Amino acid sequence: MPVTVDHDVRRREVAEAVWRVLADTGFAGLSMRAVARELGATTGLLTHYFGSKRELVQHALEVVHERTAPRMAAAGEGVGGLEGLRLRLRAVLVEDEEAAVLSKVWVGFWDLALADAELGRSEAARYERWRERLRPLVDEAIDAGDLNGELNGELEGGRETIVDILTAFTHGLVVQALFDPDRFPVERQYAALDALLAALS
Amino acid sequence: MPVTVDHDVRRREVAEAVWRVLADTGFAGLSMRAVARELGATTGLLTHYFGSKRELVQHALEVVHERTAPRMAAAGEGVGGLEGLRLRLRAVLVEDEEAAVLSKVWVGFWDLALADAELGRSEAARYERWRERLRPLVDEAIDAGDLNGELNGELEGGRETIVDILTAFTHGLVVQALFDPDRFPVERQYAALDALLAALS
DNA sequence: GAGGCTACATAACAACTGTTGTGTAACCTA
DNA sequence: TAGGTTACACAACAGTTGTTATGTAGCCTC
Repeated sequence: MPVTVDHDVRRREVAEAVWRVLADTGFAGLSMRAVARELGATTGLLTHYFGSKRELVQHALEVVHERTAPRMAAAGEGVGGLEGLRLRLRAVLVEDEEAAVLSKVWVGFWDLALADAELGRSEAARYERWRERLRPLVDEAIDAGDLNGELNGELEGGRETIVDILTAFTHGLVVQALFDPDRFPVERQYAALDALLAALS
Repeated sequence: MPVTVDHDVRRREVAEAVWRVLADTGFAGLSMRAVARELGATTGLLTHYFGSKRELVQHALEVVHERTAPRMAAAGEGVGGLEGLRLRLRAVLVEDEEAAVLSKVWVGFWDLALADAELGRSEAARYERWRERLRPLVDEAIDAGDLNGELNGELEGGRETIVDILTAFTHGLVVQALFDPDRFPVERQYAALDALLAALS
């Protein structure tokens, strides 16, 4: 075997094998040997690039985050206000098979994250970052009069509440769409999002 | 040891031990021996009452369903329309520590349910039953003029879309509340729900 | 082209998994 | 009080887990 192997490329290949295993067995079926088999290799390869299983999984999640981030950023790039909001949230929904795999793995990850304090904190932080990115758009939409910032009589907390509603709704819809894809094709998810945004205006 | 042991009571005790293990290790850490240890017994007891691990887990989930059902039914009992809706949805939110444990386990269960076709179908069915119970209340609220049934210009699908929005929002909020309980105390969850219902009117 | 280093395969490790016996103390029936 | 049955503990099973140690084929450098 050649010394000519790009370390980073290999690590990424491994991460994608991890991803494929997760997609059809969940974390419950994730093992070193399963990943190795999926990769057409042995655990020797895995341990050569990763010190432990935890490290491996961590890297796999990072890789997917890297791969997701551009997709999310691209959605609604340069578009602000209500329309920007709509596009960003659409990007989180289950738009195609790839998005389904991705969301499926994240949802499965919650089992670990809820039992491990450290993972749980980082997941909470991820949520906060998501809300952070939506906040300016909500503000824009309110200022433009496209969203009602005084829901339920609240004057101050109204904007933050809208952010909470939007994120909660979106992820909740993703979960239902994963379990019942026939009932929730993309158009139906979009329709629900549109209806919610309309109601909030 | 006495022959005088109530079979059903023991099975329930076992189920609760399962529950306690799940609450702090998730499905990832659920093993026969962990349950036995939690119970202060050995795996011999477990196998005496359950044929397999799968059967054990299944029973544990049923038990919790039994324990949850009355709680849900009690919430908003006899109350219809918008207020009934509000009460039923509140009952699903993370109202106290017990509810947190309960939701935590269900969310963790999604890892298994998403990887196992049979479990996935039954989870989809559970969602459908939930929507089913909400539908008449939404209808009442619309007829009473407390909810706007023609969101987004939809005349026919409007009611069903409202149900989708409410269930998605509620579960999505539960997930965020589990990861960030400090940010989402009960009052804040209620406030978000109230704001959503207000927006939908 | 000899030595060394890289990239793995292979094998073995102890720990743990679900499951299946086997033993046995205590109760119930007769 | 004898015999049977129930409710487990205990032990052992084969399989799987993550991890570590050892081997070795190939390339790179000198």
